Amino acid sequence: MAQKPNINRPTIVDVARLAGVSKSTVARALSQSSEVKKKTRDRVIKAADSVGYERNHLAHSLRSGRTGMLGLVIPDLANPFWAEVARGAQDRAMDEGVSLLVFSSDWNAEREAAHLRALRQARVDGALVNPVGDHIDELERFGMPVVLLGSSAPRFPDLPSVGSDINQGVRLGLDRLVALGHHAPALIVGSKGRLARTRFMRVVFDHCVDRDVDPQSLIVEEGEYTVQSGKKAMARILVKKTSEPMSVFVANDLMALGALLAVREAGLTCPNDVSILGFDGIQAGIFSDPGLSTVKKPARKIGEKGIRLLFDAIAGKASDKRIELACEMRNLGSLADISGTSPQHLTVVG
Amino acid sequence: MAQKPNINRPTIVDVARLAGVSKSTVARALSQSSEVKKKTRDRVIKAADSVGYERNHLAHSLRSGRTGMLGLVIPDLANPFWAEVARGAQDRAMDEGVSLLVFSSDWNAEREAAHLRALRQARVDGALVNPVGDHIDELERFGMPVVLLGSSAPRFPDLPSVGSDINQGVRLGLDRLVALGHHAPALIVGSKGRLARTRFMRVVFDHCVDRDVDPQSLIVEEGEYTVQSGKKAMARILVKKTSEPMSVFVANDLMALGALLAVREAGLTCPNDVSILGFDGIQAGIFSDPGLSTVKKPARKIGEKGIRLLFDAIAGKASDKRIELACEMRNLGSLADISGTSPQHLTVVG
DNA sequence: GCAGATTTTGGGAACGTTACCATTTTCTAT
DNA sequence: ATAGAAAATGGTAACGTTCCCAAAATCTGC
Repeated sequence: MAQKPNINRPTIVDVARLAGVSKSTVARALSQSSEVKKKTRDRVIKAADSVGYERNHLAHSLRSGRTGMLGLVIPDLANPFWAEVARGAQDRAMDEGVSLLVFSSDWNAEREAAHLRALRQARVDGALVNPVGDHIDELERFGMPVVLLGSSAPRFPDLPSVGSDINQGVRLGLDRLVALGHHAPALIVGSKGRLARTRFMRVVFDHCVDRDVDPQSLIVEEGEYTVQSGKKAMARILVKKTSEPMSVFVANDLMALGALLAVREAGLTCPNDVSILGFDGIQAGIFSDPGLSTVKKPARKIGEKGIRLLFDAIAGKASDKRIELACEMRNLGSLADISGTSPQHLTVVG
Repeated sequence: MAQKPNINRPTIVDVARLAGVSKSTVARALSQSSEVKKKTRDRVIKAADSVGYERNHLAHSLRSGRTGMLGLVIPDLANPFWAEVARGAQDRAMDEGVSLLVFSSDWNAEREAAHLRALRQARVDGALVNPVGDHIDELERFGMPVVLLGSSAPRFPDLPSVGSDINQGVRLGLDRLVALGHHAPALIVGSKGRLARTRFMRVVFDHCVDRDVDPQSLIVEEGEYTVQSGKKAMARILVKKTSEPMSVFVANDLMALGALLAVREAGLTCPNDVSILGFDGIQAGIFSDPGLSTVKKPARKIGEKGIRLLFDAIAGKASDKRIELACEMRNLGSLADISGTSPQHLTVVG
């Protein structure tokens, strides 16, 4: 194919010719903050408008070293929680006049690496990443400003990050469970190798110990953060545990909703037979039957704050900030109050 | 600030020096399909690896006229339906090795225009757009390959498009309603000025006429495609219409779920008092109480096919294709069967 | 009206790549 | 061996912008 770069789009030289000035002057006139005579600037702008000039962002970026593009790498755009985070990032990016390259990694380390490579080659100004695995070096020598998304910050001590306050969120959830009489909930967590899993479990265990509950006594099942896997995990729990009423604390809302389906399919009802507590705060939980009680993470704010931090990192200031935003409890119908009944399910250490 | 383009990232010249060849040769060796001696190619690749060379995509794009980036402009990334479409587009884009710039327009024509401008300046190879308003010219003189997303194709006869088959989908829904004895459902549609609204209404009306139902007799309320607005719209309907049982056909699932909430708040139950039929097929509808019966659009496929069409358009072939993908009925619990009761609610024309 | 300071402008060179053309090297057949 | 073709390589000019430095124009105060 013959050469066909830019099908006749007017360039700065065309504008210069029309306005009767040099291209340098046009460049200056068009980039607001330079010293150009008012009169010439007007002339240039008029000329630019008349030919429909639009700055070639590629050339601009190549020369200036700034692309005005940021990368966003999240596990799954179709997951409402991450979609919400992405939306927050988008909004903030739009305010700043930058564009977002968005990728889904599907919790797959290889894909994540490929996306990061693509971002580096596109020479984005920085990236917002929820890291999948613990290929730490990959990220640390990423070679451009990064801000981490989510709770994986501890693994990357040198990088700024923004996520929800897992510690506070989990406590919020456990306190609620305890208040309703559930002292040793079963857990459905992410699968091994996922950073968020470890964090969630450790915090739950710590808080159990605080309340003299033996973490070892808790039933723990794994899922892939999807509805289907949550459903299966719940089914496995129902096989193991026969004593009712019981409760389950699920590490994300999609799995929690899946668990709800499993309970329903087993001929049981929530919350009478099984109480379910989610973690995320996605909208779908509001409509479920019963409504999903959950610990709501400030998803959109995470995205917004992430972009803000990223801008700081790009500007070179305060590059090691770590932000944890508070979660809120959303109480709907999926938790039963069994505080009145005999505490036969209470597992006490010592 | 001093000049700081590319903080010492190795370029093609560095590789050339190291490999002892000219930069032209490096360029050729690295772009697979050219005539280079096997031996030199290996040497070049080794040199490139050893310095950690990564092609500068900006320079490449500037020179070649291809950016390997596509634009995606949808109304709202936080809306599960559109997130799903975006995910489909992402997957397909990844297969082709291109990146996606993703924007949300919030059904705001000005924002949409701003996003389109950004895409043009970024010199993306093409764009996938769900157009908000009918500022037709804006899109037609967009100046680069575009594929439309959604049902607005009729307004832009010259552009290729991919969406769901509204005609078939609406018929699917209405047939189901009729089968259950609902002959004249109320409607909750998008607000004026939104392209999808007109399309949806016209098709509903046409099918009503086919069945000798007077379209004028239908209650029609407006919403903004959000849960809240759907809830309010349903509340307005409940004030107007007192005869039970009744049914409502809602133009998107989020509003339908909102309607569900309104019914619940009014002290009524779905489907006993009010039957609700949605349109979209988002996951949240599966968990609601009752499950939302809805006409499911093939969201992910729309995104995938959209990218495929866009590639065709970029390659210059078959630029006027219009694709409408079939919808499916998802039957859950939100529709009551009243076909046995007396047809007092049936409005017959003539 | 003029020297000197100050704006304002123009002319390149660069950013890192690819495309073209000329040149060199290698291969093939005599 | 050698002419001629074919393959491989090098040199240089783009792509469209910004940045630097020098040149020109304008503005000061006397």
